[in-house]
Amino acid sequence: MANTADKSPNAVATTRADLVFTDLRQRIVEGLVVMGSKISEPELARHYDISRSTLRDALSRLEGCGLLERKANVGYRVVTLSTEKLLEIFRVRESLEGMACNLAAKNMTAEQIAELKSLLTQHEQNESLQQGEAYYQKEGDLDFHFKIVFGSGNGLLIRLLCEELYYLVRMYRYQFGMASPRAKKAFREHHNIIQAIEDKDGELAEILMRRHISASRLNVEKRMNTL
Amino acid sequence: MANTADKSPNAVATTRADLVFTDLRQRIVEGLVVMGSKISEPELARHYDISRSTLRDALSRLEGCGLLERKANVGYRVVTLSTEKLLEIFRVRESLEGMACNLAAKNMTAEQIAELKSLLTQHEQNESLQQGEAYYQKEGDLDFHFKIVFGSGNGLLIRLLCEELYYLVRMYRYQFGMASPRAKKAFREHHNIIQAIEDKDGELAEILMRRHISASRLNVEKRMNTL
DNA sequence: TATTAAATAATTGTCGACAATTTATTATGG
DNA sequence: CCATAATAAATTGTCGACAATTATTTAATA
Repeated sequence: MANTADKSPNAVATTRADLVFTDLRQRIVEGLVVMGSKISEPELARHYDISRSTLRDALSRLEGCGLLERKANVGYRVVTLSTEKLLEIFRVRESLEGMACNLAAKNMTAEQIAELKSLLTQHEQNESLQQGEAYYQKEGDLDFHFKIVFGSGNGLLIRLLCEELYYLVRMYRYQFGMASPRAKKAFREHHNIIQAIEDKDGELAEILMRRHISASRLNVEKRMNTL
Repeated sequence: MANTADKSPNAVATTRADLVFTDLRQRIVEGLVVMGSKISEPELARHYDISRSTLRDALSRLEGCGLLERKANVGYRVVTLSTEKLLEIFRVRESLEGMACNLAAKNMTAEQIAELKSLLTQHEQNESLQQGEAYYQKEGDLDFHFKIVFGSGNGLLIRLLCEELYYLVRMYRYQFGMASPRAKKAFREHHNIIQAIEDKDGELAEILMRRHISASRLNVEKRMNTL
């Protein structure tokens, strides 16, 4: 229950590079490895007490996740987040999760839907006091989206969203602090999405999800313009 | 004009691993490295006359593109394409390229649109004789989609589609032979999409692109059911 | 002093070797 | 003969060292 996102089969890391990959990913997401900073391979290798080869294995995988960037003969840097990039992510999520929702309406089992419902009400109660911020910070929101993407049954969608984009999203929330005034609204929107899925109305579910994400994007755009 | 897809800045490969990465990618796409086959690191390293470390660097990047799969302590395999996976790709393209089209309608310059138009009429004339198949095989179709995605101006979209998915799409076309009866229709659909983009009607452009891709998917689904 | 050039230091790219694990082969027993 | 266990071979994971490139510092010149 701790971390919402382990790759299904790969939950247990078997190799040293796996360990470092997972640990470093978390540290980047949380900002312990400062964003935009250069990765010193010798230093990091010492820190983990592994060889550079092993470290590089982990680093190249992090690059695949979009958390690191690499330039030949220069090295790796932690990705630099910007408002522009955040907006790009929103657009991609809008289209991808919209599709996921559409497919979820067709493919989710009754059990899965029930799980989703219980997850939402559980979140609603546990955190109705600690307004808003906690919901986003503690990643309850992403749990919800995660389950829907999974429910789509589309392996490629799952890979793109759950194994790549969502880590970037977490990174933003940790470091930019997504304290949004949308918490209450978000709950209601989640409810409506579930309803559409339950009704097997894929088209509506897609529209609702797109609006749901689009609203977050507009929120950021608005805040950006006032700065 | 040879290859439609080099990463903009990285056109020239500077390092040995880059070279191997690019070459191996092409060989996998074309099926010269048989799909589903296991990668023998010692053998491939000998083939390219490089060390395993350098090869592994290339392999891990190929994994990031979704062309290779890796299992700890077992090694890399070329991805195995299936009709199911192809349908998954279509769904993702439908949503992603739909969004790209929407954004392209907002962001493409007059010049870019003119280029797109000339590309299409050029393709139309050059290959109107060599019916259908050539258009898909020679990747004229992907060129068109490529330019639109680029026109969206969304870096993430560009990365996901042009640097990952499109290589898988090419792989399918090379190895499954996408001889479709849709060539004529496809041209008309492309024209309509351009028109919508020119009219700055993002919403319509998105719908048209989604239908365009969806039609290809339905085509595959139909053929699958008759087998 | 500011700018450029040379020399030095540090980092990445590449290599070959060994250890750990998996796969293939052979041996053993029912 | 088949199934299982032990052994051998091959493959991947990991390591440390050297070469090539980049970054930094020092020296030289205007």
